[in-house]
Amino acid sequence: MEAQVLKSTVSPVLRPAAHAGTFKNALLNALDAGVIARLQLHPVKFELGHDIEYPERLIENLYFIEDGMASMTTTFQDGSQVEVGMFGYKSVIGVSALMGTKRSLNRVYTQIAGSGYSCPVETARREFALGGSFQRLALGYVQAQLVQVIQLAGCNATHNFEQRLARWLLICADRARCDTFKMSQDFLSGMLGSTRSTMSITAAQLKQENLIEYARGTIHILDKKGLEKRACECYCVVEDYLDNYMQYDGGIPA
Amino acid sequence: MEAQVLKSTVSPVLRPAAHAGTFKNALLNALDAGVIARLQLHPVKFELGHDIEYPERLIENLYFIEDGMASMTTTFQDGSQVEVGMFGYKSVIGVSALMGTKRSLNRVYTQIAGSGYSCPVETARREFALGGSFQRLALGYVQAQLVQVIQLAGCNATHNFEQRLARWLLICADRARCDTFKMSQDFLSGMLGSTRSTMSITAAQLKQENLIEYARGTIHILDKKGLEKRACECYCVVEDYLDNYMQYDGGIPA
DNA sequence: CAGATACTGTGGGCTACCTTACATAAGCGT
DNA sequence: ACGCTTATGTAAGGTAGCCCACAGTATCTG
Repeated sequence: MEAQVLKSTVSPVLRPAAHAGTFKNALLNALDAGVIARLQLHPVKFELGHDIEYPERLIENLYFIEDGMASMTTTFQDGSQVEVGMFGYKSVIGVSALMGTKRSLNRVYTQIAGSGYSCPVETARREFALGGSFQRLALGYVQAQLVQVIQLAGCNATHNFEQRLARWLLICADRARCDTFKMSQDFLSGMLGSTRSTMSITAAQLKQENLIEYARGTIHILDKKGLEKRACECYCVVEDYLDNYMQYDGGIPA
Repeated sequence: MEAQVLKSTVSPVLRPAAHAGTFKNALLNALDAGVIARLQLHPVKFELGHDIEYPERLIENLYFIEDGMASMTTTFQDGSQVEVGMFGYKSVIGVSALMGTKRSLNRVYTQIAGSGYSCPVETARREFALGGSFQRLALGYVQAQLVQVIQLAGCNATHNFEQRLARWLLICADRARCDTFKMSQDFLSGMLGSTRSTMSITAAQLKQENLIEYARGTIHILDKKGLEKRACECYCVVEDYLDNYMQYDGGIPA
């Protein structure tokens, strides 16, 4: 499984610098045209199941998601994988490369197909070293990622499966700006560190109350407000931070 | 509960800059005399139970632990607290202030009394902005903290109480370089997101096999190797990274 | 269209863990 | 010495979730 440059499917006529302020990705959108121009963004497509990062593999690009969703997992010795992070249009993938890490530590892969932009890691490092808005933005996002994982660690230690499932569905919907995703119960139960049989029962409960519906690998959220009542507080804590950290922390320059 | 500057109990005759290379704290020890001098380190004592950081409170100092151990917890709406991080002589507390966060998000407090150094956050920010070895070190530590929490999130989702307890004891011993700590079963079970009755039974099992002993609020590790067999892999994963990330990531300049 | 595969439902037995409650004992202050 | 507080042992009863197995059905493939 080697590093693989994604083929662009977006017209190269798109000149990113000319579109500063109009990106779907929240971080790109917060950067001014000068920075955008220097980042050498290249449009990429994220195909379902594609490994964006893989343990031990060199990190060659940062990725800014515009559409779709990617999961980060940790792999245990027995081969089982558990989700430890979710990325969407408010995220940048690969910031650990800016922290000094050359090789990826966790697997990151596409859960919901979509598109975005890549940025060569050396380019990002140079821009980061300038100490300007890109650095501030990247560090702010690292902190946001830390906040999310911290909450997840506590959540996994205390909250039950139904709460965590509801939380997951809501976060997924937010990340991907989409209420329908293709994902089998088997797969999702594994992400949450549980089993298919538990998942089947719990999903049936949520379905019976018209909070979700699903069929053969497709899950559809019907009632977000209702799901929020079933989810643990972790959903709100994480989403609040992600939506507001730019304000909390002194603002990101326009 | 206001921000509180710790009273120094270490003789101020100690001139940190003159001691570069001889700190007990691994990070300070990796910095050269010039940086150390600029950091305006001030010796501090960490008393048992003292809040080093507290949610919403301004972060005024970074802290480098030399002896002792501190825990980071996340607090849920029902008031319960679960541990999400542990700090010791290989740690620096407060790096989130360098990520742009002004106020602490989690509680960090002394679990095992000890001492260390404080560094005014503005001083640290200035040094960080220089982009030299301090920045590299701080970023490397942020990444290390992320690695730890990621592993913890996965661990809490999958591993049972005995494994997690053994892991906790081993990590605590490493952080504090000490095999004996004052800590009630009640308290520790809460840190792990469990209950005292479960803790009592599990601790009794480990005691019966001469892996640990304890009495009225004091736990003593007897057999680290034996405990490692009971612990999940998470212990090794985290400690390996913490011991070696300086090498992995291209080294910290002497 | 037939067969293979993937996805979900369901049930029984089992274990880990929680909740609650009560008992014991060691350290503490006065 | 006495009572009070804190730390631990223990036990009964309940529940969430695991493991395993089998069944049913939708989708895919040739």
